[in-house]
Amino acid sequence: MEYTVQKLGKLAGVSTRTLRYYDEIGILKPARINSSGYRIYGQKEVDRLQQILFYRELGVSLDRIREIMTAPSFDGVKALHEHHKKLLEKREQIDLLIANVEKTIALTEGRIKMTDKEKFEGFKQKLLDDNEKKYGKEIREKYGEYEVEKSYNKVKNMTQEEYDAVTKLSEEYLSTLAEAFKTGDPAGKQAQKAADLHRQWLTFYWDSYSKEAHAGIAQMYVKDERFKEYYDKEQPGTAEFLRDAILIYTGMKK
Amino acid sequence: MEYTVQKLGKLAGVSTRTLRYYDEIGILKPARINSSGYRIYGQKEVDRLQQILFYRELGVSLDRIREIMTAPSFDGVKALHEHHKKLLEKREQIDLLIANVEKTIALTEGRIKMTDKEKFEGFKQKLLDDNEKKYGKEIREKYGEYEVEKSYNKVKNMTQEEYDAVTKLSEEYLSTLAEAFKTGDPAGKQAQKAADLHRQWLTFYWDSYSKEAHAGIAQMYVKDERFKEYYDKEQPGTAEFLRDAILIYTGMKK
DNA sequence: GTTGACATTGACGTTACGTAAAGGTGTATA
DNA sequence: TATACACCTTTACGTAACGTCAATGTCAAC
Repeated sequence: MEYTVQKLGKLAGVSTRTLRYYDEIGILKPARINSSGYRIYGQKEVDRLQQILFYRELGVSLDRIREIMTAPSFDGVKALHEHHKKLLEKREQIDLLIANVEKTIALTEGRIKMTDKEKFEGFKQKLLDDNEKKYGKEIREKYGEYEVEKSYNKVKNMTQEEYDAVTKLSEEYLSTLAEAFKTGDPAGKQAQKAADLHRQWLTFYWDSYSKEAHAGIAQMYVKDERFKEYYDKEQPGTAEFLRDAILIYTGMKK
Repeated sequence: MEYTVQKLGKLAGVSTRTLRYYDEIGILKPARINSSGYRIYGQKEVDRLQQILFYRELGVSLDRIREIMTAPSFDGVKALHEHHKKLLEKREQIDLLIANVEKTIALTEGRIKMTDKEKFEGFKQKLLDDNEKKYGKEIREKYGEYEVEKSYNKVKNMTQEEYDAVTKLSEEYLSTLAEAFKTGDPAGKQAQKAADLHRQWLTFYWDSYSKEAHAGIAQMYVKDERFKEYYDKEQPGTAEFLRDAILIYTGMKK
């Protein structure tokens, strides 16, 4: 497929001026110029523009983008993996800002207190790069706490004791599962303990327990995207592992 | 607490130049100037800077920020709620970009195909503001498609027919549920049809069906955050509605 | 009394385009 | 065949939100 400035602009969501500017500074040159002097872009240029836009979205200057992309060592696929990582970081930052604004709202309603420092959490993007680890963990802990608090407010129809019990059980279950996963053996002691804890957790919601339904849930964890994603978030493969453990636990598999 | 330019700058993660500029354009004036001509900021200014940074993060120009914040009708709390909404939208955009980069990586590995249009999904932020609804739905549909596709690749252990059937069933179930929700009556015909479709969907994973387990799942949809979030995304209250419908369907509730 | 980290006000530079202005190209229609 | 209209071109000046000197004053400490 060949594109003129406007067509490519519409496709990518940028102005024709931007494309001309990118040509001018040598960051994205058209594949060829036709007899009337029109810029014509091809497949390679489309892909290159996509790369540029990924960088731009992540706040990289056009100068840096040129440096990066024209370097002989430039590896497009590697760059994509970096984009992926950076985007995940950015999402974390947004999550932080969301938590911040939620907290600030709670502050105006007099429900909580906030230090001045907390009021700017999530804004300092650059710091994230520097002392990433320490700062990262610190905030994740805070955010985690806050999530728990939020969840608590929503499950008012559970009694406090019920809530505490199911929360504790859930935590124990998840940590046991995480450890079991490392052993790699779904028939092992740890994995079977996780399966049992899962059963206990389930029976909090079920009046009657059946092996078939339990095994069905296990299948669902793998086959349904939203479950699988949840379990695989920390350690990919966990959903399958859990399924196997439960299938063994329920006697559906040797 | 009182702050000088540098102290406030460090607190908020902005440069002193930025603070002086904000003073210059009248968007954030210090509480007072001390005898040596130093800018001194107080509590009110801290909060105002936080508001400004929220707007800035969302791409609002400083001119617009001034217009908004100096308007007599300006409501700080309302603004916070808007920030919240916008941040959620931004997160969706980031999610789109993440999906995009994942797809692009898959493309380079030859696992999938991608149209040129798909390559730029998630970049067009501005359009989101203009024709928000139409465009928003369009991409959500696509994103949905992609999720399905992804899921498809992962559920290889299902036969094609099984997969098609369960997908169709799932779609029918969700759309029936959405329509039923609008009627507001969990005992109504539509809602009961949704509950029945849900049962059919479940039995795809379960070998044996029990009313108790079905009712238990329904309870779980409300009590567990990650389920509730999923169902309430489009229309808040859907999780509760579904629970009630299923409880009636299973005869657990009148 | 000098050092060093603060603060101040100009003032010019930079990035990534937006926005005309003045004109050529391609094609459908009156 | 003319003309309307939506494209394209280059040239050039404008702008937003600061960064970056430069020249200078302030304050606490040694």
